[in-house]
Amino acid sequence: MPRGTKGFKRVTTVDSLGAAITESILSCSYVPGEWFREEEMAAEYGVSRHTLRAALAELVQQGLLHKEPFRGVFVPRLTETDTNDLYRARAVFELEAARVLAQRGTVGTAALDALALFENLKPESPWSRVVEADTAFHRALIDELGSPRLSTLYSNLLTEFKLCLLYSPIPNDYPVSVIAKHRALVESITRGDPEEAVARFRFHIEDSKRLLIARYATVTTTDNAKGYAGRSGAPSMPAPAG
Amino acid sequence: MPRGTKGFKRVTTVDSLGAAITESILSCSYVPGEWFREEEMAAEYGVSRHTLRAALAELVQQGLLHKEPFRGVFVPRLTETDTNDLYRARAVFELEAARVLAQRGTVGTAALDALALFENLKPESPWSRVVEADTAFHRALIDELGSPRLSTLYSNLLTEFKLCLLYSPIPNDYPVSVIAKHRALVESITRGDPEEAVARFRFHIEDSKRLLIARYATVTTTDNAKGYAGRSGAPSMPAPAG
DNA sequence: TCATGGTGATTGTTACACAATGTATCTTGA
DNA sequence: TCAAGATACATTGTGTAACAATCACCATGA
Repeated sequence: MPRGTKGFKRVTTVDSLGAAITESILSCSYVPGEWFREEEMAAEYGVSRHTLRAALAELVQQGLLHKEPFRGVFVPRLTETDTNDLYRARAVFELEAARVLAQRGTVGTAALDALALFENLKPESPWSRVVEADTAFHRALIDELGSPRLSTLYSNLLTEFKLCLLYSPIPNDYPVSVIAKHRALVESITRGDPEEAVARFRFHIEDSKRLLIARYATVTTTDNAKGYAGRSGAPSMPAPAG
Repeated sequence: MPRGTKGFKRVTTVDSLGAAITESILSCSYVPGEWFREEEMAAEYGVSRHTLRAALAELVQQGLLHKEPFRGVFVPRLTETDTNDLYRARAVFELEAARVLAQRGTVGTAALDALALFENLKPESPWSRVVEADTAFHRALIDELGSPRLSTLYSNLLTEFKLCLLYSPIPNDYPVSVIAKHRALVESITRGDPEEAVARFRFHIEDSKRLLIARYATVTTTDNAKGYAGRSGAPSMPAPAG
């Protein structure tokens, strides 16, 4: 095994464990508000508590999980405030991308590839796949800016945002309508007018936000049968808001 | 001790340790490229290796430290590429702040307070204090946007950026000239013209970047006597770039 | 000179134990 | 009946010790 191999990252247990848990969460294996018992979970994944805690700590910092000292780690219960803030923060990145890419007059190949994947998605694909395809397009736009730090920061936002989408009621026209909107965004960029592209992106973001929040309003409150109540009774779990 | 006290965060050893190490780093107690030996450092701070590793992992995620699997944790050696990227990413946040705050026509009290603190800084204040005062002003501008996530993300950028400033040659006119520039930024916002404010901010950012990089060019390479070489010899430590 | 393998040091991971804290239950008193 | 305090239990936070995995260095030999 060559020692100075460039770009080769040795995988540690913590890293692959973190990836596995992330995968689990983004596959809707858990319910908002659900509580992660360390011992139980460590046994499930066949690792020690220290390793599990290290992996969870990473996900907590990414915003994918919520932690309260001496109480535990929970799947976030994202509120309307969180959704608004996520859109608010995302807008800053996306509008920048719209501006810069419109000046270039192209969205880049990665975004087009992502859009193509989105379009080729089977109708029977699970909801998590749809969400993944949707966000991949937006991620590609930001990556096109060429800034590692902007990409990382945006990626964190997007991870958290996926939770919003994953746990929201699924609209039956979702793939079709969103694909059309994404195509329109691409078009607004290739047209080459930054001002107009920014305006269109701004509208798209506001529109998406409105639709998502409206969908949340259709259900009373997200059910969480497997929530913290499983601990022993049904303690009053204040909804952690970020 | 009341049990349901709102907003009260119980401090854990990991948290306070992380804060202490951050403080140490931002006080220039270490040298770029310096290597943190776990056992030694754990003994210094009087904690176990696990606790130290948890604290370091947090700082690594914030970009304040650099980690390589099975090799250890290092104080980052920020390159010109990193400096450019940090300014690139910061610009996205700062220009957004300029735009929004100019529409409001005010920078907010926190920014004014930060500026006042900067102006009252004693000439004999350590360099780290100057950097702190400088960045506090910018942080206040972003906080004024009222988005928790934007504040958090920008805060991470700023933490990393402080390293750039801390380890750069100190210009003798620093406090005076930068205070003047900050005042000009405030003025451009209170004037109430978003377009102009953005333009001025953009110029300020480009100007700062140019000056900082030029300063770096004056020294050959940052000396790091206490670097990784202390391990046993002087192994070829590839400069970790982010 | 260069590849090869050995050696010591350091990080990654585990197991176990205990302290600190949160939650629920029970007790007490008005 | 109900509020307030004491108690018990479960869980998280931290420490200690040990071992495995890996890295950097060094010696050997062709």
